[in-house]
Amino acid sequence: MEKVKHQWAAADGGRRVRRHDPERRTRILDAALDVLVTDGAAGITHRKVAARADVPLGSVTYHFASLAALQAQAFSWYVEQRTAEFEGLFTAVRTHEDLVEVLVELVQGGPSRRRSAVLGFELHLAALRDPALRALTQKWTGDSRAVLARFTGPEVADRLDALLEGLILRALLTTEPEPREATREAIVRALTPVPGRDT
Amino acid sequence: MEKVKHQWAAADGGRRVRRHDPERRTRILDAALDVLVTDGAAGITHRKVAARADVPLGSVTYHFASLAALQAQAFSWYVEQRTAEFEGLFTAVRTHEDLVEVLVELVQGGPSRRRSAVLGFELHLAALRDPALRALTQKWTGDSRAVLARFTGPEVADRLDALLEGLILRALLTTEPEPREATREAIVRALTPVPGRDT
Amino acid sequence: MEKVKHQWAAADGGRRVRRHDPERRTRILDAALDVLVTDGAAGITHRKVAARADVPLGSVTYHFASLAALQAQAFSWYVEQRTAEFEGLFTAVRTHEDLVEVLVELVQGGPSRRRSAVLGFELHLAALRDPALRALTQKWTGDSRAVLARFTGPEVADRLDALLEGLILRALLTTEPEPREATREAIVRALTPVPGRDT
Amino acid sequence: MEKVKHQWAAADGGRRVRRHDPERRTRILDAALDVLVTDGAAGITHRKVAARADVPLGSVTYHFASLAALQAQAFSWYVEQRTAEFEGLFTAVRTHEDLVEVLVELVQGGPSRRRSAVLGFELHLAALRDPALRALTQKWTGDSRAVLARFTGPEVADRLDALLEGLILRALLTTEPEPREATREAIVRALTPVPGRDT
DNA sequence: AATGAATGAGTGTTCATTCAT
DNA sequence: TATGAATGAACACTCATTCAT
Repeated sequence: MEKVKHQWAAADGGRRVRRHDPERRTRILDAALDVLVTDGAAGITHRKVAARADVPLGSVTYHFASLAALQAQAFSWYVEQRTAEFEGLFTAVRTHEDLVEVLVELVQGGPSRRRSAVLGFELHLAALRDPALRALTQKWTGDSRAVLARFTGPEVADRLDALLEGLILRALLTTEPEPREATREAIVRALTPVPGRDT
Repeated sequence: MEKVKHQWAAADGGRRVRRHDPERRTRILDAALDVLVTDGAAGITHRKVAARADVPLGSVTYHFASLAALQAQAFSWYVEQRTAEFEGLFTAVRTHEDLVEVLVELVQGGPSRRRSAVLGFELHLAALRDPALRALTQKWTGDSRAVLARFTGPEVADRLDALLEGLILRALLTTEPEPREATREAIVRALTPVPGRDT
Repeated sequence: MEKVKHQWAAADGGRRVRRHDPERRTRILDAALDVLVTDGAAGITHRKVAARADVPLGSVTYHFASLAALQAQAFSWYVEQRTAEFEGLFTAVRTHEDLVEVLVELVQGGPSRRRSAVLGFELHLAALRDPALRALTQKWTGDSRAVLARFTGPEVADRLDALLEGLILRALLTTEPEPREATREAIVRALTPVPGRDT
Repeated sequence: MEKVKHQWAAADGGRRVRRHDPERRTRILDAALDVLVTDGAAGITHRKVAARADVPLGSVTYHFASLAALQAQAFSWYVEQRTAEFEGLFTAVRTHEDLVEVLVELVQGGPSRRRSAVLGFELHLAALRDPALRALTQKWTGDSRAVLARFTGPEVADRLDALLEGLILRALLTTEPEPREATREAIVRALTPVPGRDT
């Protein structure tokens, strides 16, 4: 029954500070995403999130009406961040070769992108059964494809997007990563327009 | 609140009969897959599986040492079936055009393949956190790629497999299905060998 | 089949009131000891303890991390009480005859000491398999012997303590209680120092 | 779900032999005692006993009407063995010094007597709540005291028996065993008759 | 506004016992 | 005679949620 003391308890001589904590909501959302990465949708609980955010249990239920609502807002927050990040990747793209390079890096990103990728698939699967989340994924994939389409046109963007999804899932699951060259080749193929059909 | 009576209870005047039921293990596995489709790996419980299989709760725990073991064996059973089905799709393929047609159908398969696709992604996501399941997915994708490689060579099979995965995931999630022609085009692109590199 | 209503339920027209109940933890510990007396370490369950303490099941699991932890803390609480009681017995001892009288009373204490004796042996047996409990029994017997040693010296205290344990166990199990005189004689024998060896 | 194969299965090409096995009942009883030593009365189950005896689960329920019956018969079997063993200890006793030596050895017996001692206390505690077992313990302690009384007379036997019980319990629980000399001294004290009162 | 004690519903799992074979 | 599949009742434990403070 020993309780973990919160970080500021000691600095305050044991009396609980009720500091205004505008970051708290966001910290809880990030903690929820962390739990989703670690334990999946099956494993998220108020208690784990509270512990991860270093926040009292009541604080989680106070800020979020239900666990489902917390999860939905966490995913929403994730999409917001990832969309911005995704857009950012393409700001420096000038040439076709730049584009390929960015996409290869997106797939091969390694551990640094693992969290992001896992959350993406977690969201996809959750959206399969939750219409509210499906609206989120629809907008997300729409936005992503729009970004790609600026460089490739809509038809190519569609198939490219699907390919990237497949490549990222593979990269996540495999023990022996695919050679960078193979990834590049797959992307180049998808980028090649069909003469007279793709724009 | 009425409990569903078991199938043989009525025929026996209400007294519970224990029937010799050699198919029971398989029926439980199928029920587990049904639950996985409906509620996901996050939502599977012994009780749901038992209800679905029309079997007492104790029967599920008797036949499977743990819920994780049940899930693993259910996924294994699913992969077995799906691998056979996958192989079967290609027995009639003679020409390049046949191959494209089969792959397009695989992606566009519609509701009939929905169950299969959902289970596939559930397995992928579960494998992310369970090494035993990861071994299963490794073998599965390896087998799938080997089948494809008989027609395309290994390099093309690899990228084709990733693309198919992405296309199927997209088909599962979208509300407005992609036109058949776009799917075909994406597949054709992936199939096209790079001159002088792909076999 | 009527469920026992909790004490405050009636006073509230049937709606469950959550009462501030700072004694609850201790009441649960006492209830756990009651159950240990009645059913033994083999028979203790969360449900029995909850019923005995007149608290909901969830309250027991809320306050104690596990049944083993509950049992350990209950035993610890018991030892604390019993040690104090044991010390108290000797405050009025002035003469050797007083000492004998107190010890005889300790053994022959009758039903009033039955609860205490049963718990003592339950603890001893449980400690046989649980190192945490063994630490508790070590300290307990150490303290008891120290109290005795104030009157007898350490060597005599040791054998006296063992004898008392045996006598109490016998008193607990027998249907025909030993005559007071026999108990006294046994104690007197143990108290008699060996010339030139015991202090 | 892998089942452990029984010992004779292999030697028989996989077909189950239904050999007449008159030792089986006894083997089950010994296994039950083993489980009682290891896990206590709280931990005995049909399955553990069956595994320990290397016998199918059904065999245990077939030979014993209930778990309580199995336990009772196991304890009965234990008392039978231990009584014989106890008697045996004294056959070679000629002098007072022999007697003391045998009793000291009984207490200090070490690991070899641990099983026996644990079972004894387990039985005592079980008898506290089960009248059928209490009959058994009554007879057992009666017999033990009668054996002792042949050397000491009844009064001394009584207090000696209690002391031995206490010493054995102590020896079981302590981490640092009592010096042999202290044990001897305690026993000698109990043996010393009170002039003019003990026979 | 914020918290954590509280609790009922539900989870995975174990198991004594029954009984068809 | 012997077995192991079968099952209902119980278990320890978790947790979303509520709400007094």
